[in-house]
Amino acid sequence: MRKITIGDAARQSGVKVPTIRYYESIGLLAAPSRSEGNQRSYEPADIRRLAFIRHARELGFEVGSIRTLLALQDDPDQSCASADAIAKARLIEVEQRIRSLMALKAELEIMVEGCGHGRVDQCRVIEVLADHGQCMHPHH
Amino acid sequence: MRKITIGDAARQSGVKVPTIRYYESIGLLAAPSRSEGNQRSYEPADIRRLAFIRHARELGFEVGSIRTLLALQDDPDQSCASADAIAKARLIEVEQRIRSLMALKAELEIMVEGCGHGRVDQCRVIEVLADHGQCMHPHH
DNA sequence: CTTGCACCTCTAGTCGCTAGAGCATGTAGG
DNA sequence: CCTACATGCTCTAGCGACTAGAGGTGCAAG
Repeated sequence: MRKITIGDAARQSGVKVPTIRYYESIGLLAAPSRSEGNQRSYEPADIRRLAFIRHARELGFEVGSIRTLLALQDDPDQSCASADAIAKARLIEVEQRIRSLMALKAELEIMVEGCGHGRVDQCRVIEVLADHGQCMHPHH
Repeated sequence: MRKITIGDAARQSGVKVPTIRYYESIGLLAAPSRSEGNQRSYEPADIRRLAFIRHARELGFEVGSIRTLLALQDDPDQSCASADAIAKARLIEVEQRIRSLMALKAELEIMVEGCGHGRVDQCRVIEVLADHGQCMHPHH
């Protein structure tokens, strides 16, 4: 019960084994203590930290931002203004990405609908790609 | 007028100079003829190909798919079934990505709204990240 | 005691570029 | 013709965030 191996840590946190080692190598996760046979031995706090990282990565935060968020978490007396700023910036990114993907979706739909399933020289997919003037959505 | 330099090709196609050389190196664009002084000299057809590539990249197609699409374009007698399949697959990807980004957006909004602008230990941003159980959107 | 999985380190590869070093070439003005 | 200076050339290395593989060690069950 005492010793959490890297495999258990992976199962409990949802972060893959090589990724855990990678996070250690870039200093996102502190190097844990080692067993007699040089195997990593994690504490419950490490698992929580890994879960935090994983969730943040799933939300699309980059490692630099996560580093800041973790530093804030480690010092709960601090103002959460930075955390708020990071989350807000990410929100704006996500909103922009959604908008651009919607435009893209519309363009792809036109392409797919316009495909007559015949020969390439009548195919709207190729045609739209070849001539951007035919693209009605000025997303780029 | 005859010789299009790589710089002109870049300006006309919207693909950056180093990127053009990169596309040549991976075989996406054929190596053009060279001037006396070993400088690349492009034809209008190359510019069209670069514009095609650029548009496809903007639509998020990966290089492997673009290779297939270009091969199809080069042989207009072929059935456009593959082009259709590639575009459809990309459309499904985009739709999934939009769905997941919408869930993500909702989660980020909760985080940002819940931030009391006080100390970190009351901040919902950090809290939600630390405990995925508090995340109401089962997007992952 | 042996089998076999989990763990270790280290290097290299992925994708689609981008940046930089250190040269050669092409062009416009004086 | 000479000089600047932009643009071109090749080559190597770096980015982010992992992922894969080689080649070796640790450990628990049968």
